[in-house]
Amino acid sequence: MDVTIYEVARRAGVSIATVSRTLRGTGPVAPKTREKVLKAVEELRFTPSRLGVSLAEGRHAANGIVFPNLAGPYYTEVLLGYEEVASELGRSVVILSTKGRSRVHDLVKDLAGRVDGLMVFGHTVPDDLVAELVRMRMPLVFVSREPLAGADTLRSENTASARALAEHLLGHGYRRFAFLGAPIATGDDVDERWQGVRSVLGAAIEAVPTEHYTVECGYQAAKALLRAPARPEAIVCSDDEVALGALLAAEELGLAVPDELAVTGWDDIMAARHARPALTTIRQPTRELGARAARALDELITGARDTPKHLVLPTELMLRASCGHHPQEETK
Amino acid sequence: MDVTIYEVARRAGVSIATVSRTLRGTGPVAPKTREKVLKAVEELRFTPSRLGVSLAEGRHAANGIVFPNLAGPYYTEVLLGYEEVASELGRSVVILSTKGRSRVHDLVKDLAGRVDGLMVFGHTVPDDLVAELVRMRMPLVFVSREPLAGADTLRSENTASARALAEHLLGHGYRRFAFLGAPIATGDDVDERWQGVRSVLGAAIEAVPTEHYTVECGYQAAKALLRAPARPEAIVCSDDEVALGALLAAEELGLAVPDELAVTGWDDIMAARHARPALTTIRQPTRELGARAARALDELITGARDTPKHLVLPTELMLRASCGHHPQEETK
DNA sequence: TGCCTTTCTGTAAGCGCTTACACAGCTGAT
DNA sequence: ATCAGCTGTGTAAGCGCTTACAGAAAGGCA
Repeated sequence: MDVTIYEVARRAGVSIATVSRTLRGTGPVAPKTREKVLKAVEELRFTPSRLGVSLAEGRHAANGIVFPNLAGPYYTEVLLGYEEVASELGRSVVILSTKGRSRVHDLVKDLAGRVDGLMVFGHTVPDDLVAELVRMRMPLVFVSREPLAGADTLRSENTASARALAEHLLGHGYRRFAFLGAPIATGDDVDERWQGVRSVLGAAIEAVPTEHYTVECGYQAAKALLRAPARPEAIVCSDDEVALGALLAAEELGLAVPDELAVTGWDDIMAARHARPALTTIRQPTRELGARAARALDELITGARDTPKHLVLPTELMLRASCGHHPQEETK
Repeated sequence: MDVTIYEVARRAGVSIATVSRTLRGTGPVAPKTREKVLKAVEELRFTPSRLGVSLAEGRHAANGIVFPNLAGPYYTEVLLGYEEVASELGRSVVILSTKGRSRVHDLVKDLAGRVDGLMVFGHTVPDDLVAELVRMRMPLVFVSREPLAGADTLRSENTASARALAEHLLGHGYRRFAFLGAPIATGDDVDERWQGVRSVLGAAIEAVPTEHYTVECGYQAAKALLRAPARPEAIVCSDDEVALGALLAAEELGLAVPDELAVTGWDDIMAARHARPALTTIRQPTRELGARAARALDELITGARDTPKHLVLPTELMLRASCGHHPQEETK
């Protein structure tokens, strides 16, 4: 990044305006002039400085994304869809993980200064900052969070699928349930799942919180739970990682799944399919969440739309072995 | 991003230079002046434009990362370590996935224009572009690739661990092997693994290529392989995803692992631990690869170092159930 | 009191581009 | 022959900061 538009202009014997016009295809340029310019560009290996372009255009051509943590497969998948579409739309993606960070406020503000729009997971950004971003009219899309004013929200359907799952488990004959990985923030995905499940099972299901939604936390909590006198017959987990932890705990305690205990997850991450018994879970359209977020953001940035949109995507119940025996085992 | 340093200066009754000095802490500012400025900053909610700062400073305070695909857990983990350290060092991270992209050349060049340094996985970037980046003195760190001039390289140890793995399998008594997911590019990680394994097993191991390193490809290739008349006793896979595919194939064909067939992977991704039988594999220090890459890049960017460094990190053999029975089963 | 330092602040020159505006030279219609 | 209307090009004003340099004010010391 050394050669500037001035050197190209000098070499081609034209003004910098002409060079710019030639390269961007704006305004008329005589064929001969164009050639001279392109030749000079070629010879000098000129690439316009992104900084100069952005400053002059007043836009970054970049999107930001804020997630709590990339460790789980869920966020990765969403990011994947997001990056793909953003890139198609000519935008770079700048990432920010808030996990274990102090100064989240500053980090997010810095990020906001580098991009034209921001996608944010759930409640990773403090509310006052969200308000500030909304106030400064930063285009915003939230994924996995309840609707709020001044920004798009995007989530996958939770309540209905939770109910379907609960009913399926009732069909297996279970009567004593636990919900492992109880909701931490109201309004987020897990909260909705819990509400949905409870609306069907009522007092038959008990909420068991875990500190994080991780394998380790699921394992510890499940071990404690399964050792208790009246252990549940089925454990509905807030996500697959917690469920995988529960499977490990059951295995360690010598409990056969699904014969002595049913376990279900949520998200359908890769390991869910490969665990044995394979994990019954609810598949979220993760990649599509990311892709849609990128498109929504684009609409907001370009001004194609200026009223917030709130979208809910459908999910799919993946019946596998961990919740009980089915007429014909499906190993998807 | 509306209010500029000029408005702050006017409101505080000082010049923009003083505002800048106050905010950056460069140069002396009288206590009273400082207060006036800070007050104005507060009232106007001023945040310096990243673009302006970068242009004036001549640096982006951002790092790029180029990966083929974020789908697998391996890249995610590396990215995680990278982002964490980059962020600590005050740099944002701009990502670029090359999977399924035409115009990789342009995308990478655009990325290069947005950052102060670049981390690149393996052979994701065409050689001529690499040469060009080296020529323009862009700080560069390659991960999982053989050393090359003008850039840092960072990889985890492959050959020795491959040999250790091969010897362990010989110890189990296996004599007929296949290497599933044969190397595509010479010089990358998988190539080294193959070389290492073969150096021990010689003609007893056969290379079986797959189109990609994915579960699906591993599954298909393994199915074909295991149906053949003289099927191998042990399948060494180029990575865990291929190995998981092989496990599925074995399951489908009714072959018991490890009694009738041993399978091993590489990387120790999350699903490896949760598969049943759990997958014997070689753990790479993925997160550390990312973290070190970020630090190395920082040295190159700041000029703390200007000679390339080539580092190899040690790996760990994770013995689990899929390669055969061990005295005391370890479920790590 | 006079002069030299220090301390503080302002001016202005970039950083590398885009683009509104002005202008020159042509073409073709009147 | 005249002039409106193009086309093609250059000039210069930003875009929002940082910082070298210069100048003013104030304090210290002989």
